[in-house]
Amino acid sequence: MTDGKAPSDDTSSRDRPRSRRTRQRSVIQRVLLEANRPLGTQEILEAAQAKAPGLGIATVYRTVHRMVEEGRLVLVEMPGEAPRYEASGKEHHHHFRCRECDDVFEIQGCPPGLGNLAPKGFRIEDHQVVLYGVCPPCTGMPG
Amino acid sequence: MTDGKAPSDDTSSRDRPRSRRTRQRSVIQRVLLEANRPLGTQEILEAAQAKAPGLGIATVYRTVHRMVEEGRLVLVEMPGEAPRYEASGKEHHHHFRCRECDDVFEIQGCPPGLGNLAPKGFRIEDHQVVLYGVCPPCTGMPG
DNA sequence: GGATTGACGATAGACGAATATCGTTTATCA
DNA sequence: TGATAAACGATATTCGTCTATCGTCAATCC
Repeated sequence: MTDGKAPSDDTSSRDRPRSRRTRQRSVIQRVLLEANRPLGTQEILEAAQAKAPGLGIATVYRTVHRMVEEGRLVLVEMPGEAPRYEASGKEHHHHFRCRECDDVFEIQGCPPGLGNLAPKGFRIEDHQVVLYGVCPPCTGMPG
Repeated sequence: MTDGKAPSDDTSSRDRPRSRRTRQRSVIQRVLLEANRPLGTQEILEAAQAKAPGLGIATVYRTVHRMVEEGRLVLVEMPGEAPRYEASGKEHHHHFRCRECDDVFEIQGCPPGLGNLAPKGFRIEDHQVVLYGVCPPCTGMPG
């Protein structure tokens, strides 16, 4: 009876197997939800391994995908770089990428007038703003 | 300025071998310089093959890299996608990506106040705005 | 025209990111 | 506590992009 379709009323009502609470998974979740910036898979791996030695990259991918499906994480893509992930549920915001340390930070606010940029005939549905520069730590300034 | 046949060094004074004018190269250059939008390597290949059957992907990469080095082409990166290339020398602008046909278009203008978005301590040096939506042809409207 | 050699096309290989596989571990619950 | 199977770590495989190689072709110059 492996293909049992028992009416499990879990969070996301898919007929996926019951979820277990493991040390690796909770560590990865904490790393992501406590970071105030988007993290890449390698960053997640390293941060998680500090709390759970031996944790593997496959588990990072598994957990991240699961969290995205569950709606707890959103994909953040920067031009020319591998995907990052950040906690969902935040207000509309954009990102700043430091050219020194390559970290990406959240930037609150949104420039006005974006909807008027495109010429007639273009239907604008979404937008993304990326700022590049140097973050406070890398300029030697206090945060 | 035409490509000088100066004895020793040309515009880019590198000690690279003399450049030859081939059919493939001129076709690729025309494709890129006449397109009013950034093109990816596959797009370039297909457009160039229409004018020069048999043209290979290696030649596309070779020519694109050369043009970037020469400063005639600039790299355009969209989040989560392979690089595109567009003619250099244009005014500051941003890009619009159509979700129907996946084409990328240039958008003139730039939203004001971008420099004020980041909190204190962040040094902003550059920015990139990407608009997403549907382009005129894909909405059925005239271009 | 003939020699030189830059450029070509085809394709194998490199590369980084992501996925699939598989034997082992362990969370869960009767 | 023991049975079950979800989740794990290690790693092979896949995937898309890009580069290197190599024999052939042809732009350029004399």
